[in-house]
Amino acid sequence: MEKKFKRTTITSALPYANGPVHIGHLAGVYVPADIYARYLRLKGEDVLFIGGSDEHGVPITIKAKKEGVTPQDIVDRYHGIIKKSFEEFGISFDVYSRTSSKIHHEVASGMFKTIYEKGGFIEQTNEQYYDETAQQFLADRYITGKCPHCGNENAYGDQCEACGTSLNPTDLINPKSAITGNAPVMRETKHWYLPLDQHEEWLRKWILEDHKEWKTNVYGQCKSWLDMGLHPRAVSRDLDWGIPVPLKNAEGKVLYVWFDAPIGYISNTKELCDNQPEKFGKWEKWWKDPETRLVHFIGKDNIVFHCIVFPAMLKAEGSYILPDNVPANEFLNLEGDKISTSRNWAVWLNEYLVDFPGKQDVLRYVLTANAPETKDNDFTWKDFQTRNNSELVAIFGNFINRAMVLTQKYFDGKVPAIGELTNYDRQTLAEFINVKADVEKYLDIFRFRDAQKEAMNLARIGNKYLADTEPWKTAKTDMARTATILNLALQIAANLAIAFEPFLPFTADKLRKILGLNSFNWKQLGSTQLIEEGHQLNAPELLFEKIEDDVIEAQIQKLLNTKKTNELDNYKPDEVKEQVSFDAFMKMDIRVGTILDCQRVPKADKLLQFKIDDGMGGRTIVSGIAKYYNPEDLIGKQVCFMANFEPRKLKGIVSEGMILSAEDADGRLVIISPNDTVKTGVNVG
RNA sequence: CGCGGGAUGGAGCAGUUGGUAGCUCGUUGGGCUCAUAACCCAGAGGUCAUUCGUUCGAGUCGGAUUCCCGCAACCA
Repeated sequence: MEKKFKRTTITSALPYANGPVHIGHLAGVYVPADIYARYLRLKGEDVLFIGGSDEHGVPITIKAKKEGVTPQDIVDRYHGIIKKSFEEFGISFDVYSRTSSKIHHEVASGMFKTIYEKGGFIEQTNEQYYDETAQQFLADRYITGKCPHCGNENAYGDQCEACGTSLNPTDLINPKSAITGNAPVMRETKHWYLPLDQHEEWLRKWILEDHKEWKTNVYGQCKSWLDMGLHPRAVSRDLDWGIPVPLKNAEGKVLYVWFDAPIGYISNTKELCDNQPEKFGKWEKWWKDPETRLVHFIGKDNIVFHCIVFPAMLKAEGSYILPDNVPANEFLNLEGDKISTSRNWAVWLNEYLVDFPGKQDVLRYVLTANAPETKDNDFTWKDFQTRNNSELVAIFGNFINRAMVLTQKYFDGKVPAIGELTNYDRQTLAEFINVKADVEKYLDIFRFRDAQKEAMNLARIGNKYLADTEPWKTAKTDMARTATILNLALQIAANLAIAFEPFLPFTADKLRKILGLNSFNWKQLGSTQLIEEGHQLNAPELLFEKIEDDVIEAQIQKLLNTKKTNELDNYKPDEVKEQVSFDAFMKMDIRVGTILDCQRVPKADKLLQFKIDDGMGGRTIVSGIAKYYNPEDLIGKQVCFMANFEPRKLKGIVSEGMILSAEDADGRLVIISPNDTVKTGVNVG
C-alpha cells in the first residue's frame, strides 16, 4: 500500500543538556537524520528538520547542585555548546531550540490541559517517601535500603543491582534517603497518569499490523512491550525544575520530563513557523495534516517513548498525526568500550571540530559507513584513519584529482567536447545511471550505510573508466578521443557532487566550486550533461588529505589522558569525619609488618592474599589491591596494617587485619609504608 | 547455574520471510604511470564458535556446551 504524503516532518531525539554531544549521538541519530533531511530537500520535497535541547529532569538538578550553580546555568552552558557544534558540523536543522523556552512551556502546558479536559488522565493519590530534612519527595533512585530478596544493603528504590530484581521503593527494608541519609517518611502525594493500558488495543493494531515495515529492532521491542501489557504511567513529578502542572491544585508539581520532552518537537516547530510564516507556513500543517509524514530519528533507548508513549499522548490529545516511521539505531562503542559520559569515554563533537578543522565530512563518512544500524558497532581511530586514507582519499578524492589534472593538462581546464561513444563508454554510462536508483532505494528504507556505499561506487566506476580508457595514452595520438573520455570523466565527477550531497555536504560544495558549478537537484543525478563543453574549470584542489599515524596516535593518547585527568580534576577531598577522642584513636592498633608471601586469590580480580611477619608469629591478610600491584614485587616490603581488626572472611579466606593504603583520585591504591626500614612489629601512632 | 549482549575468511561489518556465503580494508601476483606510493585486473583466504535436533535443505529455526565483552560481585 503506497501512501502519498505531501511533506515530511523529521525529528531527531533532543539531546539532554547535561553534557556535550559525542560520536555515539551523531552516529545513532543526527547524521542519519541529517542525511535524510538533505536528501528529501535535494529532491525538492517539503521538509522540516527539528532539533533542540532537552533541559528538564532530575539529572540536571543534581549536576547543578554538585557544581553549586543553578539548573538554568547548566542548561545554558550545554545548550550553547551543543547548538554551536551541530551548526559547525553541518547538521541542517531548520530549527534548534530548547525546552526551557517560553513557547515550549506554553505548548506543553496546553497539551496537558487539553488531554486533561478530555479526561485523558487518571488522578491518583499515593503515599511516597518524603525526606523531611531536604523537604522533598524522593525519586526511586534516591532511596536506598536492604533488598528483600537477596539482602543487599544498597539496593535502589527501583532496582536491586545485586540480584537484578526490580523493586518499588516501598519494598526496601530500612529505606534511607540518598540525599541526607535520614529515614524518609511516607507522605501522600497526588499525580496524574496517562493510562497506557487504555491505549493498548489501537496501539497493538497500529504497530503490529499497520507498521510491519518498521526496522526489526524497533518492531521487536514494541511487540515485547505490548505483550507484557501496558500500565498507567505518571506524567507529573514533585520537583521544582520543569514545567508546572497547569492546574489549580498542583503546587510543586511539574510535568515529568518524558512527557515534556517530545512535545519539544512541536513547540520548536511552532517557534520556527511563528517566526517565518512566509517560509514555513502554519505550524499545524506539520503536525496535524494527515498528508504530512512524521519520522522520528532516535537511539534504541528511546524506542518505547516514541513508538508507544508519545503516540498515546498525541492520540489522547486528539488532533495530531502519528509517526509513520521510527528508524532507531543501536549503540556505537568506542575502541571496544561502551561510550560513557560519566567515565569520559567518548569523542566529543566540540573537541573533534577543534582537533580536525575542516574535516566534518570525514567523521560523517566514517560514522555512516560504520553506523550501528542493526547491532552495536565499534568506532576506532585506526578505522577512522583507514577509511579516510584508503576510501575518501584514494578512491573519491583521487578520482576527482585525476580528472581535473588531466583536463588541466590537455585542455587548459576547459571541458572538452564529447565525441563518438564507444561500446565501453556506453557500458560505463549505463552502470553509473543505476547509481541513482540504488542510492534512492536504500535511503528510502533508512539504510544509510548501504546508500553511501553505492554513492562511493560511482567514484570506483570513475577510476576504473580512466584506468581502462587511458586518456594519457590516447593524448599522444587522438585528442578527439581524449576529449570524449575526459568529458565523461568530468560528468561522473559532477554526478558525484550530487550523489554525495546528502552524506558529505562540505565536500559536495567544495567539489562544485572546483568544477565551477551551481547547486544541483537530485533529479539531475545520472545525467551525462551536467557540465557543458567549453565550461572553464577552476584550479584543481584536493578534496581530502591523508591522515598520518601520529595524528591518530595523539587522539588515542588523548582519549586515555582525558579520562585520567578528568578523574583527577573532579577529585575533591572527602569531608572530615566526626571528631574522635585520643582514647578512641589509641584503640586502633596499627603496626608495621613485613610481607613474607603474596599471591592472587583465585576467582577474584581484586584480591591479594598476604602472609605478613608481624613479629609475633605471622598472620594472613587479604587486601583488594590486585589491580595495582604484582604479588612478587611486594615480597619483602614493609607495610602498615591494622593489627586488632576484627577478622573477616573474604572469598573463603580469613583476613586478620587490614593493610593500609591511600586511594588516589582515579581509584588507584597505594600501599602505606614507613619511609625507612624499622623493626618488624613496631607500633604506628 | 547473577543479568544482558555477542561469536561469519587477517581486521571491521552485511546476510531480509531457511535454498550454492557477500562487502570494505588488508594480503599475494600482475598491469598502469594521469593521480595524494594513489588507480585497475586477477588470485589466495571461511567446516558461518562447538554440538545435538527440526527439515528434501540451516549462517538463518529449537535445545545443550565453550569462549569473549559490558554490568554486577569480591575490594575490612
